[in-house]
Amino acid sequence: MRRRRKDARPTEIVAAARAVFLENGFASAKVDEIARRAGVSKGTVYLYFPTKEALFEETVRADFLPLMERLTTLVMADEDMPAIDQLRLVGETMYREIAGSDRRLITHLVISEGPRFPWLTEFYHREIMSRGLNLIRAVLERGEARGEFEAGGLKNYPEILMAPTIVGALFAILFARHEPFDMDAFRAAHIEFVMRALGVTEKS
Amino acid sequence: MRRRRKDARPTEIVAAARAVFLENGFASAKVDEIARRAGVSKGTVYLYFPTKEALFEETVRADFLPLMERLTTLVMADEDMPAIDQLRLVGETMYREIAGSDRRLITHLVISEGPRFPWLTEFYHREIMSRGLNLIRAVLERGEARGEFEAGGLKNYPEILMAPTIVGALFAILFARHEPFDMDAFRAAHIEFVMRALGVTEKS
Amino acid sequence: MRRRRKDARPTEIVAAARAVFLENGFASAKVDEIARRAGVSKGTVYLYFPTKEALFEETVRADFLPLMERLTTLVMADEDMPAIDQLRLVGETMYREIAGSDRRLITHLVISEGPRFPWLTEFYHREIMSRGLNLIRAVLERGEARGEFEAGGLKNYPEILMAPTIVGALFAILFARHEPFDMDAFRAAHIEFVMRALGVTEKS
Amino acid sequence: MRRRRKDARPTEIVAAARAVFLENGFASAKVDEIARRAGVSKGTVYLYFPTKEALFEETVRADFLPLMERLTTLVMADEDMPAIDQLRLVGETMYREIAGSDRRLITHLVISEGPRFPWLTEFYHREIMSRGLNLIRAVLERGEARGEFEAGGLKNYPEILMAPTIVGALFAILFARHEPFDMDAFRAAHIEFVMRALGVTEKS
DNA sequence: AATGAATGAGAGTTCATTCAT
DNA sequence: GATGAATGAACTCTCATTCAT
Repeated sequence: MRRRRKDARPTEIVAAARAVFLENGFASAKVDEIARRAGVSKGTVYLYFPTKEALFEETVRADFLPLMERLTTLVMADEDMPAIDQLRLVGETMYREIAGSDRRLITHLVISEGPRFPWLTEFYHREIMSRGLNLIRAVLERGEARGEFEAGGLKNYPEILMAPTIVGALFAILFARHEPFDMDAFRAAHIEFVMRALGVTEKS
Repeated sequence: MRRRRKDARPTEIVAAARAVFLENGFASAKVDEIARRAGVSKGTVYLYFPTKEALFEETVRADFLPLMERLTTLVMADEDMPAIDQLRLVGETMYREIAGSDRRLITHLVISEGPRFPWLTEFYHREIMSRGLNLIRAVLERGEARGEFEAGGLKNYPEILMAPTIVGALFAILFARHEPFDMDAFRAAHIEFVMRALGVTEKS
Repeated sequence: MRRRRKDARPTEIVAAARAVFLENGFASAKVDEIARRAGVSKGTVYLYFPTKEALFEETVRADFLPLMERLTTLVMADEDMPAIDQLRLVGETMYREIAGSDRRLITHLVISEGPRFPWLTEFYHREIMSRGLNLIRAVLERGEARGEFEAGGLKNYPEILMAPTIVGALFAILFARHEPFDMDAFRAAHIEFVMRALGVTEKS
Repeated sequence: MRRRRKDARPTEIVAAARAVFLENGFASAKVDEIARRAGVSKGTVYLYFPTKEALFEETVRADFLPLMERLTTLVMADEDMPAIDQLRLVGETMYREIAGSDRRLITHLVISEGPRFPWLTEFYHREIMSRGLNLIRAVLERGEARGEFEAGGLKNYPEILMAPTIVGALFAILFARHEPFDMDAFRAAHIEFVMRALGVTEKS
């Protein structure tokens, strides 16, 4: 049973760290509090992670990677689906998995701490952002190849399609206190807007 | 001239604080360095501002307000201009004044520190965001009224139009280290995209 | 064989501790590393020794005693040898066994840690130093009795004869990094010097 | 008066640090206690010295340099003095200034901490030891040139002459607790011994 | 007997804030 | 008004020691 704990410890600590980092950012997060929430002593945290920053790195890594797997798998599952539906699926998935869940705090964390942690932006850029953008780009090219729509300059800047999702996530974090933010309505308006730009008539 | 110095002190301190806060964020900014850059002693900073946070508040306030004035004035100057040109003007102004200048760091600062400083988001939301969104909304309504285009759901969420500008600003900060980011090309792609969505044929 | 291991444990731990203490001194020696080098777990160390200090004490004790036995036996073996040759033998033995081997680190350890551990100096003084000094004193008295030389004040302070050996050991530890130290030449100069002081003509 | 304090602070802190380092060695010395003894807060120590090690370095430096100046000046003052008297003067000065005063603790400190601080041995070797040895060597050569005595191999290893002084300093620190140590008698025996080795008849 | 995960007191260092000058 | 020396609470990280397994 001691052994069982040992295996679980890193995961428990990372889970506690995740919560604390998301709430406070790196600098304001206290190792003491992470330990407390993980139900261990401060020393134990350092038994598994050499520094606060290493713990931060693990936390980020543990959170991101599964996310991207899920996203890619989901979208690429059905090869016969029209590109426009894939695009809608990407959008809906991003809203559900990121902007609409507490995982939007990770996006916020990366944006906040990025300038102070080059490895963080490097990692996020390589593992998440590039892959997400490539996914959208692939869908756009497939749509053009199938004659579904004209993507034009968007193929070079898929960021433009993704941008409202990110901004939605940020606004929900920042301004929900001061004005209710209806993520579903926002998502609908975003998708309608994209459809119009691609010259696709909305069905229902 | 002694008097001149004295009157200028708070402004000089705020200017120094601005630079330091933008470079480091709130927590990592050292009062020592602000004082040094302002050419005064640390004690003098506390003579004019009771706490580091109060200084931060003043800094933010001093930076935001002029920005919005300029933006509104500029766009509303020519009442006869077609709405679509006004919209383009808003976009270009935002890219030039925010995303394309070091003022994008302010956006980053607000996003980063917002969760820890409710007054910051409250202020930003009230003074900047609402007014910016209202400005866009007004232009959209004017365009519809003049029969230039159909704005549809965008009128409820002008954020969607603005989002790529914000994301462009953030990407330039976060990822420029790892991959070159061409803000001009990005802006062009963004505007082209909006024009297509509004059913407006691009001229040149 | 299980039993063999068990009996050997304390000895193995002490051997590992010796190396670690000599390399790092008491304060900087980590119990973790001692355990690792002994090939046991940290808990096991505490099974045999109640504290780090107790382990240190055992380590010192185990190292010193055999040393003195050897020295005394060697010198006293030949009762017919001229005192001057015995003296030379003592000197050569001390250089070979202490200053010239890694055992000089023990001398360094005792000097370094002595002030913080009264038992250490007490033990060293009683078991090693007194006996070593008495040995030299006995040889000096024998030499005078046999009319070989005049020892004079040296009989009260045999430390003076021994001092260069100790200093040689220390210099080799401290300054070898910055300037090569030729222990053999140093020993020769030392012995020559002693011979001259005792009025003995060097043979070869 | 505030200003007066400021100028004196580093000196006061170094003086407190000296005492604490000499009593405890580097590792066991607490910055807290140094601050307390200097009558300041812990933060103040760090106002003047960036790290504990830097403070240690300053402490050592402040203690050594004046010492060597004094020694050299003293011995070289009288150019007409016989070399043998200069030698006696060097010896007496070293006993009075080092072995016989609390400054012997510095010697102990250098020996103890040297292995862990290469800069310390490097500094001590360059600034103190080499100069001290060169001083003795110069005196020996002068004595030979004037036909006062034959120095022989000693010229290569003046350490041998100096060794008993160092050992006397160490013994006084280590063993005085267990057996009274008469430094004056020890010095006399040492000097007598050297004189005999150099073939000089002691006067009284 | 042996393990090694866990502890927590205590170390060095930082920095917003105060206040005598 | 202005200074900048001084403070001390708070933080990260270390390691001898304990104890459930």
